Amino acid sequence: MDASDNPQQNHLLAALPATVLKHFSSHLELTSMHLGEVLYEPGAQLRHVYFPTTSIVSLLYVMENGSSAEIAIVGNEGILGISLFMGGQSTPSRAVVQSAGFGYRLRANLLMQEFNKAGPVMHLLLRYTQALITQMSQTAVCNRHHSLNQQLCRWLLLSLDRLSSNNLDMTQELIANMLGVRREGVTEAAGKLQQAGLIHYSRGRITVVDRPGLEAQACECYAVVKKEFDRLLSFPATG
Amino acid sequence: MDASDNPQQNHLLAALPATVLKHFSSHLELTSMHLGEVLYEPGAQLRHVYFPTTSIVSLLYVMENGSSAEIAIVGNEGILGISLFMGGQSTPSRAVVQSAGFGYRLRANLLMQEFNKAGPVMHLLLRYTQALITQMSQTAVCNRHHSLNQQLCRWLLLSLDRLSSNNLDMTQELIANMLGVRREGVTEAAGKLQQAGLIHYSRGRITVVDRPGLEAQACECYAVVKKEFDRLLSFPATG
DNA sequence: CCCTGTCTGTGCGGTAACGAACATAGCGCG
DNA sequence: CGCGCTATGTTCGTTACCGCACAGACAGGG
Repeated sequence: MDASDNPQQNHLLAALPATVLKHFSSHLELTSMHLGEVLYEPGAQLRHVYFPTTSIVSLLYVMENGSSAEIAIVGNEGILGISLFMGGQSTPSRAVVQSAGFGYRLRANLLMQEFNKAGPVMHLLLRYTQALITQMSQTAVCNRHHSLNQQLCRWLLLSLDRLSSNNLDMTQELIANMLGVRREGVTEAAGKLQQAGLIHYSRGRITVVDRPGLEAQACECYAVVKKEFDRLLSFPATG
Repeated sequence: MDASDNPQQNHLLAALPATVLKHFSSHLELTSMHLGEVLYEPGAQLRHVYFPTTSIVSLLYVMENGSSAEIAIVGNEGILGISLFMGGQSTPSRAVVQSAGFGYRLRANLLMQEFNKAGPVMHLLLRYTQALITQMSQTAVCNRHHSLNQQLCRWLLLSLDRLSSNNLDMTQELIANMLGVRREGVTEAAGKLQQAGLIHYSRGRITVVDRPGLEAQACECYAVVKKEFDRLLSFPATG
């Protein structure tokens, strides 16, 4: 786990001023994040924030009837627990590990100490939050107007950007839950993508073969989000 | 315009510390906001923020092909231009006046001066932003899972909460643009609501007759958003 | 090596919303 | 007072996705 024990794998941590990162470093706990693990429940007060490195976490809203929809994806470009510094302490959504891996955990009060200095750390976190807002907005637009095919492409690309490989370990069932659609729909859409030679998958592992091809089939939503992350965080969202 | 010339009609302004409000007061310009007026365009740098009092403004994303979808509604409970203090200066969405009325305009640098003090004003604005995030998230969920009927109810209620009457001046065409659906769909859904005795409408004016009835037909999304606004801002979103 | 569970594929009827075309109806202005 | 514009109503075929049911297929453990 040598290479993976490096906080700078998380782009937000890497973008912190060196002094702050040093100050944090002894408090950053490397944490293994397992598939399906819930980092926080709706309404729950936060004790820690998380900085994913090799994992992906979804912000998911689960409805009364049990069906769900993903609101945003957070990976090595971001942080989980923004409601901490936004002042609400909690959100109505749930944070679920969508792709197993590692991340760093930091006690809430330590982050808040830095945030409250109203310096570069605060501004970085707020810019990240704005990028996240864009992602959420675009999710809303995409849910309204785009086909399952397009959405699947967008989703694959967003997930891929948050890892450092072109493999995703996730079943179609899981993807369906994230997109808030039927599993069969994902099977069909993924089948088309595979036939078109863009991806390859088998039993829970998806490999992207032709990334430009995927981008061509995705709706504009992907590009909008990517561009905004790049603009606001000036490091590429891509691993 | 006597009664309408009172900044405290905007709940966010009203919640400011008295000293700050006093400091702002000579700089708050009462502004008439006309139907369809664009307060800011995607990507445009902000010179002012807006505090609606009797108007409603939609955050709208307009796609390449011209169709659109509303991301959030801002009325007398909020502020337009959060990307200013979030640090991005602009957003990919557009702010369009959805219901004509008044609001106050404040120069960006004046707001930033207060925000940068990292005191109660900043915390208030951030809590508002988190509430707005909830609204956006729930829009995404609603777009995914709920019927046009349910969405129309949610939307009417959200709009109503941001005015001080039970009348809305807007055509079905306009509502369709906001919801990102066909006008005919709105006609049909609104027809059902009228038949059920919940609303009454004619030529661009909608009157809500049975509000509890509307709430009963709305999806859970409305309640989630309302509750979160109340929780985070501790003043009711309702006019 | 088979058995079991998980993952993926497929077919079917049902439905909500779509796109387009067109019909009515109220309002305002000349 | 009627003409024209805007708002609303209605129809029809099409489509994307749903819910359900079930069939194959691959993997790992006993």
